[in-house]
Amino acid sequence: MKLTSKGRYAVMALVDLAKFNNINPVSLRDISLRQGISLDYLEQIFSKLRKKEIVQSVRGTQGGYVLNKKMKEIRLTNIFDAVDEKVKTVQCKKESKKGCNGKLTKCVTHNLWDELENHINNFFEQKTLEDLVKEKNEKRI
Amino acid sequence: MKLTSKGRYAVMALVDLAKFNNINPVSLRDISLRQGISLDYLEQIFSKLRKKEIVQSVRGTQGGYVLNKKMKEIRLTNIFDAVDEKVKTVQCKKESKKGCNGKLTKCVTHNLWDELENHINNFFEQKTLEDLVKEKNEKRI
DNA sequence: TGATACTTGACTATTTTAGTCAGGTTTATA
DNA sequence: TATAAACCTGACTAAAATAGTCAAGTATCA
Repeated sequence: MKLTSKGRYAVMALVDLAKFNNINPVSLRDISLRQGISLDYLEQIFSKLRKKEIVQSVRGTQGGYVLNKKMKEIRLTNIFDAVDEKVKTVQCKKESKKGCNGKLTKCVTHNLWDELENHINNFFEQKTLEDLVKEKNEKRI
Repeated sequence: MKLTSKGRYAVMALVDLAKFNNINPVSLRDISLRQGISLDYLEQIFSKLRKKEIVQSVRGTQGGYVLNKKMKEIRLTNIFDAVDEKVKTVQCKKESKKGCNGKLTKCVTHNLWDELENHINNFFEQKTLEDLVKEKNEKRI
């Protein structure tokens, strides 16, 4: 079980963006250099973040990206959702009427995975971008 | 982020084993049939469970596997650990002295992933095989 | 009008996963 | 003691997912 780097990068990039967001838009090039994430990959990620209205783009010279919401309104859930980072614990949900994979006996542990998903999603739901930026400042100063 | 089927199967198989553990050892063949998991794959999994002393094998005709501990002493942590199902959220832990990937700036979200890991591992630490078997009986009867 | 930066979509190498397969060894029991 | 059931091990592989790269734009500011 692991987090994909798309999800990790998205969070890293947004924390970076939030930190340098004060005056001008932040270019992906800068984020790429600071965070060590490929520019091309960042572009993919920000395209998705823009579609979900988490960030706004500013074109042209001196352009870049700006947060589209207040930091405390951006939850990890929103970020992960935007980049398709999902918590998947079980593969048998689609056939919900028949039970798991058509057999009722397969569901022995079904509730467990549900519980686990909720547990993790709770965590994501509670954390906002603000929490992350704050924490960083506290620790580094 | 998803759970691998090795981890899921290990838990499913152990719940099955716990249920039928009363008198005789349970053969992998039976578990395979009941849970719809390939026999060959089960053998791989049980080999690991045995090495970690979660189960004991009984050879020969009428042989099979037996739990090697009390149900309430088998935690999900133990099971996942045995089959190498790990919660990995971050890739930058090995170079702990230098920070993540050699750059301190990469750690922007490091604490977050640590927290998440702890959150998930807590869940695994609390749940025992007994909880799962109990829950199942309650729901089905 | 040129440089900068966003935008999009197709493509691909690598890695991981989820098994399969082959060839054992051990042991109970008929 | 022969044999079948069951464990045991390691190598192999197909398929899927991931983590990007690459190419060819378009928009906008200075």
